[in-house]
Amino acid sequence: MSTKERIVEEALTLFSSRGYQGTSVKNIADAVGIKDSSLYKHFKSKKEIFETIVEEMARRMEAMSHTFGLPDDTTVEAAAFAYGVISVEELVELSRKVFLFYLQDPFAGRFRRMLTIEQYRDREIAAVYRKIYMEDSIRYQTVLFEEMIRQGVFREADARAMAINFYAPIFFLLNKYDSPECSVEDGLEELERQVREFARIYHK
Amino acid sequence: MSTKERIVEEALTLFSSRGYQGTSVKNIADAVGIKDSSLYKHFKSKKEIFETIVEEMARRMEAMSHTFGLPDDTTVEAAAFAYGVISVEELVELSRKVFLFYLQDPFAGRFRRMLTIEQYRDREIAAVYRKIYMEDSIRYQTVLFEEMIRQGVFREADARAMAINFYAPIFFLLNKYDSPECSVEDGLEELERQVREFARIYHK
DNA sequence: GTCTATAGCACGATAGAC
DNA sequence: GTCTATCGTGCTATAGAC
Repeated sequence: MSTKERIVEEALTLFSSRGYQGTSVKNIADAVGIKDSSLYKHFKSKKEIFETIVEEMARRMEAMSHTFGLPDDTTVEAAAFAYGVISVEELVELSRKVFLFYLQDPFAGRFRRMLTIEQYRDREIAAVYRKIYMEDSIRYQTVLFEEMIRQGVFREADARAMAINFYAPIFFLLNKYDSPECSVEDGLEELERQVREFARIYHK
Repeated sequence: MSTKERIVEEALTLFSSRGYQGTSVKNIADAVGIKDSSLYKHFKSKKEIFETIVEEMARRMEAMSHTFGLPDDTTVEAAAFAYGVISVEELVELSRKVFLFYLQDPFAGRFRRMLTIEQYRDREIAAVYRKIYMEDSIRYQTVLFEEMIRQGVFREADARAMAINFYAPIFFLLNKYDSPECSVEDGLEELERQVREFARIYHK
């Protein structure tokens, strides 16, 4: 890993626990194992490191959506129709994937914490936070459930309300089991219970 | 309002948007309209201001739980039984109260933002955050729904799963409509839709 | 209980040697 | 691309006049 990559890596770790303002350039340099002045050969300012992290996450999100087979903004409808019939088991698996990705993925987990911390000091950051963890998620799940209703897996219902009923517990448990004090296994167990209750409620 | 109270007030505003580390003692003093050195006649350190805010919130939470008729830790079961039969309309009203309190109450709204920002830098803060917005809420709602099932308002179901299905959307919408960019009315409307869908699902 | 002044330190960032 | 040295600033906190 290049020094530049290591700076981004260590900066993300520090930003995600102590915040942007709570992290000094020297903290980052110490973590990397170089002097703070050397860091300025790779980035022209502290802010540029932050911006690089946001860009890096955007790149990884796009890559991940391909791996998951998740649709991006423009093809969301097409992708839902490409699923074929989605079983309850596949829904459980999807919720696990989303939960573990946002909680534990080495980059995504820290990135989510960082945005959670920084959202109130900057409107642009708040917009990115809401887009990723709220609007995009709900929009995607809404299309998914519209398709599952069409397929006859679920009975007729308000797909957007369903999406919130499906995703809100994931979001809630994500925030609850975010602490090192909580075991991820407990979180996964509670998540699965909620998804099965959800499926039971809407099953045709 | 005394100078000491005004310091707490302005500090909370700043901590809740820029974070503890992002707020200097001078920022607080400027907002109050005194010199930073004068502030040390009221508090011996910046940290003491933070701690005073946390104590003040604990006091207000207790007062508010009496106003709402919400039970505290020790009398949670007794209080649920004191409700009498709870209608769906009363449930809608309860969700509105909780939502608006945590979102808009002049103190509670800023306090929640502050804890959201500061939760990852300190385990003790994280524990307070989880207790208030997760554990206590879910525990209280679980007892509430156990009682509503007993009363025959809702059909037999896992009361804890119900509590999460009721509260997670409140928590999600709270975080979504936290931004000045979003209208509170839209949030309340979306909340009511979710609560009515919830009631429809579990209604006997 | 407010002020001025300042101690003592950490901050982000730059200059220049190697 | 790393280092040492340093600039100018802002930080928490204290001392002491009024």
